[in-house]
Amino acid sequence: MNSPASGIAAGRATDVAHDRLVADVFARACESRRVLEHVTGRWGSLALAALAEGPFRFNALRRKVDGVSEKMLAQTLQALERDGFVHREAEPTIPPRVEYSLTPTGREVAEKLLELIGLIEARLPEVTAARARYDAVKLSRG
Amino acid sequence: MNSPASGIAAGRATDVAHDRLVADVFARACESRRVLEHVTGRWGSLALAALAEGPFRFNALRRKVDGVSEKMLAQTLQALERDGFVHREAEPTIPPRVEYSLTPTGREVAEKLLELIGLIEARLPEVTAARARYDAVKLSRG
DNA sequence: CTGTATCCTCTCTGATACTG
DNA sequence: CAGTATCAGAGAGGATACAG
Repeated sequence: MNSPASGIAAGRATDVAHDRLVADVFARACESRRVLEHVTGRWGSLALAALAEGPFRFNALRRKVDGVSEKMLAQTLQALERDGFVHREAEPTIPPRVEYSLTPTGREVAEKLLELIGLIEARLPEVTAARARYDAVKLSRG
Repeated sequence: MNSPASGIAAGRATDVAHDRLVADVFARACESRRVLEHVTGRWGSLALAALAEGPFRFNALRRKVDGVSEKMLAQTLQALERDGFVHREAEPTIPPRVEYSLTPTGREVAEKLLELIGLIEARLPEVTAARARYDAVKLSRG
């Protein structure tokens, strides 16, 4: 990726911030895109939204996020932890007790996410109506 | 999807008063979840964010959203149009000229999305640092 | 130019079983 | 309880060709 305005490229971009390199999700190679995908992914968004309500243990989170499998939840949480959005606190007891919570950055992101989710839930009637209209037209035209 | 107190919109979900169903993304069967997936999907989020800058024609949008294939862009736009977030204006000329723009509801959603994207781009240095830390620990432990 | 149709690949996903 | 490992299917996604 050599495009001019978006140079926070993969791998070696750890601390190159003092010139005018701007993160740009529209650029295929920009890491912000991958981060966005973690945050907005099928389970990532729900996990962050759930954790916004407070810390959760693994299985509690699994019950909260209806439909997620063990595997996907673990995988999702690992990605979010690696990105620094989620903090994982494991007490070395038997049986193990692991608590997940949001980091400060994670909280910021989760709040934006919550606003988005709230908006979508609020606009659900409009969406349903729009779908009905769309499908009706489609049907009448073939 | 009638679980008791969940739902981001709970507490101010007065707009569905004629029945007491509250939209709840955490519920597997709630349609809001599918809408959220369209909006936050890999290409849906980028398409909406791009259209927030103004109307686009198909190929212009395709160039803006770096990396999207014709197929996926068409598919994504159809889903967003059906949900009532995107308006499609086709002039019946030859060659065809089709312009995509946001509906009022779409604009609301896109704005939230833009805030989220802006935040993520701004926090990218923190994320990169967090990743480096995470990977270092992982490596030192096996 | 703006799509649709087809084929093919590869990742994501979920069940299941197993470990500490 | 909190995961990891493995496997098979479903569906996302891309390349290409073609239509209006």
